[in-house]
Amino acid sequence: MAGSVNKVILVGNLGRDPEVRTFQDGGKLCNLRIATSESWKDRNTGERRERTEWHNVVLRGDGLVRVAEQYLRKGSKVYVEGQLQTRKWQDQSGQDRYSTDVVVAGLGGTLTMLDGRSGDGGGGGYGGGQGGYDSGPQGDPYGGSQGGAPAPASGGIDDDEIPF
Amino acid sequence: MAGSVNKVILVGNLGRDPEVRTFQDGGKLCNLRIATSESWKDRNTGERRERTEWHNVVLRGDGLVRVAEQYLRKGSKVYVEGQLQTRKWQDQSGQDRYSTDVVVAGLGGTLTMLDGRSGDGGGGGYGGGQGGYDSGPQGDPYGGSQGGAPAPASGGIDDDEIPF
Amino acid sequence: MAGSVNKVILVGNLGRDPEVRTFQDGGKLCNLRIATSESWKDRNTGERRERTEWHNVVLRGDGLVRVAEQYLRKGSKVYVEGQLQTRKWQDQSGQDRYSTDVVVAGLGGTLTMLDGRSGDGGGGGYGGGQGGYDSGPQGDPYGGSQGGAPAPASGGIDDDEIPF
Amino acid sequence: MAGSVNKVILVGNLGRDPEVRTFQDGGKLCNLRIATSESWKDRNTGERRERTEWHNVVLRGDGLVRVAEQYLRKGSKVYVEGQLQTRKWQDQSGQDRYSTDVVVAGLGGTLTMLDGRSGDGGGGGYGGGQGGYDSGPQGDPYGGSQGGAPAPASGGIDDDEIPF
DNA sequence: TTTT
DNA sequence: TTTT
Repeated sequence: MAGSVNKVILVGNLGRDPEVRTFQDGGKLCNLRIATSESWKDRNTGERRERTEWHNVVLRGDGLVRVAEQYLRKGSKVYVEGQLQTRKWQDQSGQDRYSTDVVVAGLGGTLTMLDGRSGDGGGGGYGGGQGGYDSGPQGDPYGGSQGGAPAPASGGIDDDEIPF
Repeated sequence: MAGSVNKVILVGNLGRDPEVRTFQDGGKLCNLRIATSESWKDRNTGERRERTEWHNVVLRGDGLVRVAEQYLRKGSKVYVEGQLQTRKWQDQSGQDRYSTDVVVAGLGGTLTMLDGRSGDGGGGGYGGGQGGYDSGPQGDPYGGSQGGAPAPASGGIDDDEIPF
Repeated sequence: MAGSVNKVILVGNLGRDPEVRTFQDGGKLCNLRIATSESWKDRNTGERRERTEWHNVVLRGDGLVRVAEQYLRKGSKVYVEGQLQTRKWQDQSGQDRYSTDVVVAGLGGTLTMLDGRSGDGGGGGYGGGQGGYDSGPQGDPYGGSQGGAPAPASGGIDDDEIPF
Repeated sequence: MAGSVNKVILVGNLGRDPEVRTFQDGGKLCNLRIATSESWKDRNTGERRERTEWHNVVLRGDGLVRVAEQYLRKGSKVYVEGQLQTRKWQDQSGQDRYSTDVVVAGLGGTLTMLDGRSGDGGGGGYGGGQGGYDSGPQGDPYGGSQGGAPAPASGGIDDDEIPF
């Protein structure tokens, strides 16, 4: 079906360090565990309550994975934009199981760091290592192909694009 | 945790009619099954491929449920804005299972119809039966309390707010 | 500055046909005029009121422009995702003026058709001519480079990617 | 027109302290000046370039304004969700002028602080004053009216909802 | 398992 | 005018 949109936007903190898996062909994938929380006052008791939601985030594409490996740690706060994908798998007893991930792919997905602390207690800080990584940069914001040499319409991820 | 965001935006079509459940206290909940699809050309074979993702969407709040009951049908195209929530439940064998829903709640969530056909093949068209329902209207878009009598800061869902 | 996000999401209808400009180098740009509306009940008078907002949308990138030229017309309903950009210009009297556009760029921006009618009153319908164009496809949704030949990390816009 | 969406999502920093205006009826409005930036490598020269975009953000609703007054300062990083609105006004010579704002309204709009430093060099820090304010909380995330006493479907902004 |  |  054309004419559809599948988009997730999260701002939250990593519950643990990023986990990277490498495939036989050298491709990489990175799993993030991201917490979002909300709090509200119970209308009956008047107590403040809080609920934390945990999200399985999958980064695909070598550039995104490299950024996560280098800059993200348990506790890091990030903005991610991706899409919902539900995977089917079999448990040990052979039963079908389903898991839903937020997939941030090389193109179209976005990962932006919102602090530089990396959750390690050292370094970082306000003027420090803040960084961001947008896997889908919109290129020269001043124009498309007009102006200057014709752009090779590259896209993809370029070492030089690491923005720190 | 303050400082977090958990947002899902979907545009897709209902795979079946909405399913409404009523609770003992009269509260209602509505389940929607929404499909989003994307297609791409396989880089190796050059063939066009397509993948459809199915989303469990839960509408909470009587106003949202009423709109869904009245206006949505299998095939309806909708815009929904909600948040990710993963539920834990036990299967027949007592094993823990998890399911992830897109929850569209009375406040903060949004449901907008993108066609007026309601999947029935009739009507619709540009000037026709388009409808929408925004559970979180921003009130008078021209102002807050300034101008006119002080707004009672209502919010919530009001019969008169059904926008068709 | 790393760590920032500038994103606009619109669902609305074209108030007139797309307007395409071609540059000396062959590059193209397309202007869309998109209306979004909201209605609410006046808290004082109880009357229903409506407000329409008009948005200047600029499509950059030959692929996006081509899709707009071929498929969009006055009345078409679209989903667009882009970013805010304010331009400075001089009026006839030499005074500085500013205009704010929603810029949908080749990478990162998205244009999806939500009807197939193209404003012409014909066709369309549920199983019919719906179309969409996502300038930032996430490639093979089943994987990155893992599986199959290494992906050339193309990106950009490809004639073959026109998804109709 | 029903069936439309007008949404802006920004993550950026305040270029100056919030500016609050109070109306005769006691209503309040707050202006924020928010910067978003992106950087990219020039395809011709290979140089890294950067572009900053400035956004006029208008907070409406006493709760949102109060939070901005108390917690935001020049330099604060925030997430805002609002809608585009273009205002018409007359300059000194009586000519029509237009300005486009991102309006964050009491319901439907969101303001979330992403740091606690408030740009003042004092206090805050990692474990400190982080805060957030969501003007459109989804209430009890575990349910609607089901469970417990019937919810008064309040909405609006409640002193007790200040989430710090 | 994060964060406040 | 912010931030990196």
